[in-house]
Amino acid sequence: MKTISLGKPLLALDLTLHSGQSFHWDPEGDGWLGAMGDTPVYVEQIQGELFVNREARAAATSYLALDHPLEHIESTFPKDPVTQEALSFCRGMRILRQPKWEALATFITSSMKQVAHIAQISQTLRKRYGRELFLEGRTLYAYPTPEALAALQESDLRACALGYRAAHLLGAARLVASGEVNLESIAQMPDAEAQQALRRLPGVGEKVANCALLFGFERLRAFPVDVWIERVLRERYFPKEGKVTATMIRAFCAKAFGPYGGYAQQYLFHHARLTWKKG
DNA sequence: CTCCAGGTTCCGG
DNA sequence: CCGGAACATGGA
Repeated sequence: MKTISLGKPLLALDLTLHSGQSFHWDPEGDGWLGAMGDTPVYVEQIQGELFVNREARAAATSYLALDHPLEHIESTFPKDPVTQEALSFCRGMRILRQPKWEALATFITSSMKQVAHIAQISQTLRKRYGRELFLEGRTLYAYPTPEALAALQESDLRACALGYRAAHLLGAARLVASGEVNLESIAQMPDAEAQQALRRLPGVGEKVANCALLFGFERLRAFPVDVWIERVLRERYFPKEGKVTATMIRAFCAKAFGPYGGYAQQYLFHHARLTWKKG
């Protein structure tokens, strides 16, 4: 594989590609093979130096968010022991800049699913309905467009093991494909307004909307609260006794984690998911 | 076998 | 605003 160097950015590549943001990266040689939007990419990191196939330079710089001032971002995290523990575990992890529809759609399919199964759904959808991409004899697949999915029947998607999520994904695809919901317009809105606009789509509640905003719309303050984050918050940030409501959690997260709350959230999520011990 | 997973939606208090 | 139930599927 012929590659070019992208220098030595602060980046934990392997961690970043397997932190539950994207779900389609396959091991290949010393690196990874996958699609960044419509660009087929091989990416590897050797002793801190980042390499990609030549045609992927621009796509990789954007997708890996090498323009995020990561050292500064990590310095804005709160100094409490829980966040700092997650930081030392995940240092160098970046929030990927994924295509808007891809981020939104993959998280519509994520509800009540383990990461491994979200990956399986993503791969099936890509192979059956995504555009073929070629890289040195390998075939990769882009995430299917809203138009491609909008043309299907719910039964087609159920056949991809989406279960009840099939109707959600199909409904969302049709609203986006028809132009009734315009993701580029949403990208121009302030955070709160953008969240409300996304929640007009079926299968998009507060959590999925925040995932889409964080991973696809460059809203680095968006703070998705899933079962893992809620577990950490309840165990480590709130007193054991007493009720903790969703409203309280929302208010706390908006205040406590700063302008890059979404980054802190992703570090907390990944750390919790990989180190949590029962009991 | 049971339990749970990067939730959303709908319905009564 | 809050809690509960239904919703599919597969890995642990």
